[in-house]
Amino acid sequence: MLDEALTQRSASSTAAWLAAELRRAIVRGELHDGQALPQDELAARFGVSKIPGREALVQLQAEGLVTLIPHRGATVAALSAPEVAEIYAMRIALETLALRHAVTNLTSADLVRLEGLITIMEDERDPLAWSELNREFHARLYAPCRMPRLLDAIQSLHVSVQRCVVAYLTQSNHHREAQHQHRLILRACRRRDVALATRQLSEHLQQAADNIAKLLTPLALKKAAIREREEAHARARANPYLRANSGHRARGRR
Amino acid sequence: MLDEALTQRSASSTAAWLAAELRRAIVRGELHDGQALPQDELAARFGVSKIPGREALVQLQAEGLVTLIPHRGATVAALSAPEVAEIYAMRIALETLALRHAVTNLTSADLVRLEGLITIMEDERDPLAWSELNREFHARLYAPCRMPRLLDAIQSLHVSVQRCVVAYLTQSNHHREAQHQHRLILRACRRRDVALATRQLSEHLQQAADNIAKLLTPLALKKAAIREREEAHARARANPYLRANSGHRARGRR
DNA sequence: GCGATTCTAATCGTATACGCTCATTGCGCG
DNA sequence: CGCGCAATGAGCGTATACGATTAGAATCGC
Repeated sequence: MLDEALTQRSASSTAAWLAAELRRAIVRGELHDGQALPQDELAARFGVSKIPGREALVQLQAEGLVTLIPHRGATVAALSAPEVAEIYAMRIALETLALRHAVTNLTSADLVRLEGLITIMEDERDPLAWSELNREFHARLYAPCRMPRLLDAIQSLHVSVQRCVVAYLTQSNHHREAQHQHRLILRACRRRDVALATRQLSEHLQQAADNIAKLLTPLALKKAAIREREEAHARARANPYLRANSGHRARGRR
Repeated sequence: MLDEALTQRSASSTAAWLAAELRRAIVRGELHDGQALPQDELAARFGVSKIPGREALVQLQAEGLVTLIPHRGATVAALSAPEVAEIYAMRIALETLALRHAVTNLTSADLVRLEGLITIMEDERDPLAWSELNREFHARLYAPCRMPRLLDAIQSLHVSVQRCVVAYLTQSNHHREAQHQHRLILRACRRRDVALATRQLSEHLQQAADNIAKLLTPLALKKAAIREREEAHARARANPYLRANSGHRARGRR
């Protein structure tokens, strides 16, 4: 429970560290969509002042993970079905571009490493961990394109939808199919067949997008219902987004 | 000279307003590449405190306009030739995507408006103003795709390279060619020929990229030389990026 | 004379404190 | 009884002040 506080504050600035922590929490689903993120809570939670918290939020807003409305606070950005489709469309456009430039530069060492990643992923059962490995696989696949801004943009998009991927993997195990598609992409890369590799990457991503979209529509409705119910109790609770902070405050009244 | 201070602080937050001002200044070329942006100077210049300045810088960093190194301050992001090429590659990928989705939704009113923009651009001689109109043309062309994140990303990329476009237009008048290409794209859109429209858009952007690249390599060398010379005088001047703030500080020592 | 080291100054990063905006609750009016 | 408006309160945004870190310069030792 204190792991956030104990985490190596390796990032040079507190703001960057906070941003990383919040990013992780959002991706892990610990903060659900639409969740309010009061600055005071953040400050108190992480034992710092508001300023670095504000900067972290600005940074995350740029990544599209939080919505920041002036004078009305920050909320975890909610992803609608069309938005997910949009992000995947952008991912296809950018990742095929990256792959196109990367295929030429992929060394045999890179290929071995990627193969190794697939093997590791084979045994990974935890959706969150698998999704992290998946992100790493894609990142390493594109890295040789030598386009830092492009890689950053791809990374950002990936993080934006990672929550959905995790939620999706949690119930329906897409692992099998994804593993197979990863192998196909890798094989095409090994043969330096750019056209084939990019086509298979497109199909891979498009399929993921379709599956998540199918999941998202009913899920959104369900979440809305939960939200409805929770908001009724919201006022009674002290810390909105923290799990069991020993809610021994504001209990009385009765 | 006080126009920044007089500008309607329409943006709800001071940080957003500052970011907009700085963005404009960078695009206009008033702040050259690699220029240091000390927080205190910013605060004094705009008559505010450091905090909104910091947030503005964080925001601009996210847009790729400034580089922000912890404990070492902010500098205007320098664009190398490969970076420009990279950004244009991303633009082609994303803008063709946007156009593909927009062509279907383009109304006749949109087409009329776009035609009007081209006409206005015909008579515009000022490179900066033309570049703004150019940005608007592209933005309006893609707007009907109904993908807000994609449009934001495109806008951000466009702003990133706008400085180069302005610098390019200033000496070599690319207007003619661009105007022609815009008309071709628009004609294809009118015929709902998605393939043709996207292809011509690609060529349009690729050509711009090539031209800027040709310009940039010698320009970079020249700028480096200027930088070299300026840095020799840098210590004597009080305000690095402000013109004539009566530098009467730290003169002595002799 | 040259290099490593310590000292200093400048600047960044963060904490505390205050003014202001916006949402909500209670009241009065139609 | 429902709707619009004013007062209250919580939370955001910004200014001031201080501690921390880094780059540069003078000094000391070799």
